[in-house]
Amino acid sequence: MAKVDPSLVADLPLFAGFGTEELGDILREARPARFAKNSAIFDEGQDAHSFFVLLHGHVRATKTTPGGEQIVVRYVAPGETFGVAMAIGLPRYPATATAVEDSVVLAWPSSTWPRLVAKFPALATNTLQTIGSRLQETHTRVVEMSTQQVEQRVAHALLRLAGQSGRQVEHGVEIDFPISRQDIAQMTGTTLHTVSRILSSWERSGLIAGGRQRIVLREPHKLLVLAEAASGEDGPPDRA
Amino acid sequence: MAKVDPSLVADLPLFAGFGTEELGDILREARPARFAKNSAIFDEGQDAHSFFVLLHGHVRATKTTPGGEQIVVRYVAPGETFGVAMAIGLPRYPATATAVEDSVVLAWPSSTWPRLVAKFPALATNTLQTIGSRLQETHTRVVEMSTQQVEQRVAHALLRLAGQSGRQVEHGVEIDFPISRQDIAQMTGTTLHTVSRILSSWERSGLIAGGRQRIVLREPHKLLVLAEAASGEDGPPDRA
DNA sequence: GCGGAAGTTTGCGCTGGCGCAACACCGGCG
DNA sequence: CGCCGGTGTTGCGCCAGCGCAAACTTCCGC
Repeated sequence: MAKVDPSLVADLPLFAGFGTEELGDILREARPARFAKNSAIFDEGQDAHSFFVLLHGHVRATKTTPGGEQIVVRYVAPGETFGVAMAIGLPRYPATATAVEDSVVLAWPSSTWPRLVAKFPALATNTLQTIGSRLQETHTRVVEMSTQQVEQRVAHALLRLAGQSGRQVEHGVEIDFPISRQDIAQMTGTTLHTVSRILSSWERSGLIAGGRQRIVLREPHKLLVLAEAASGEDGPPDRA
Repeated sequence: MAKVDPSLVADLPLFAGFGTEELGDILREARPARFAKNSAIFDEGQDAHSFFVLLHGHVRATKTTPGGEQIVVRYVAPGETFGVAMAIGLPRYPATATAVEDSVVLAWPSSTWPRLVAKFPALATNTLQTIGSRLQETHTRVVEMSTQQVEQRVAHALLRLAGQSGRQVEHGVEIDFPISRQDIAQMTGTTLHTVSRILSSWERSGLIAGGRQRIVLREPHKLLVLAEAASGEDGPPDRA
């Protein structure tokens, strides 16, 4: 039976406020697992058998519309929890989770959740905070999609990805996992083509650099300006 | 000091699994309050001093963009909780809450939350489920905004409102609180004008009936068909 | 090293729905 | 009872961004 070193996960938000001993109790119930790049960790609609903490790699969560289109719900970075359907009262996963690069997770059978929560109530409050901030982020996304142009939404998306999973490189910040134009389109509610056009234009003006499934932000600050700029900005409107 | 009859709130999701006695303990900390139509219950950015359960009336939650535009986050129906910022770790309200009609709430000072949760852990898990389903709904909204036409989004919005706060009337289901075209526009990420055009057209074809701040769904089923229909539908595409 | 698949770029024409503007309507208040 | 402000309707022109189509590039497996 594989063991997990408590010190590796002690400072994750999920485990805030736990001592080494309690942590050991919790980790004893988990088992580590590896997922190869592009493999599915679970599928939308499937029985929510486990919940996870991502230790290494990156995971993409997607939802599929009745019409068959996919949209990207979020990217999971190391240290984050995902697949907590059971905790929020869902018997089935509401989205599909796919490893976008080779990834390592800790998995707890969902059936352990009630027992763990009963024993460690702080798990519930920690999860509440996590879900709460995800709700906030999702609301922000709704607001953006309601009020901003595609170009601004793409800028925001890149900045958010860089903030969450950016790696400092020679001439800027690189998004630290493979991500296609299509993915960005599915995050921002637009099409592959439009994203490609926008990124090309930014690349021409030196704002970013890219490659196949790679994006480097060269001028994050300028991108931020672009993201905040109202389309027809020519002075602060006097809103009532 | 006003008292609250436990039997009035015993079957709210927030209090699922509580006995009359425990309920009394919790309710002792709350005080009821009335808010007149169009008055603010709290404002975005303000200190999250209290959290609430809506007993009567309807409340609209809105967010304001940096540019000054408003979008409607949700409508709160009787029995639902709102303003739970503190529970999800936010010191300030992330949105503005306005009574859209004369409303009665129960208010707990946010400072009581940690104590209540410590004493009654089920409060945390109940809230987790509530927030979880709100996260789901918000994701659904993102998906809709990403993939559907305005007309379909408006149809969905009306159906959701009817489901949540519909009142059976003579010739259909009426949305049971005052709601303007502008509000619907702010829920669906479009403009007042487009909503007006769509509703007019639906009214002409008998799908709905309306009036100032009133909407009656006459043919919910047809509306549902409209909501689900893909724009260029001419046969089920064979999606991989 | 050679194909083929996946990812990306780019041109072009079209249209959904936005922005503007003017008007009609309703209801409440003085 | 007449005015006035909030609400709703409608016409018109325009353009951001989509859909389609075709070519190109990079990576990977054989």
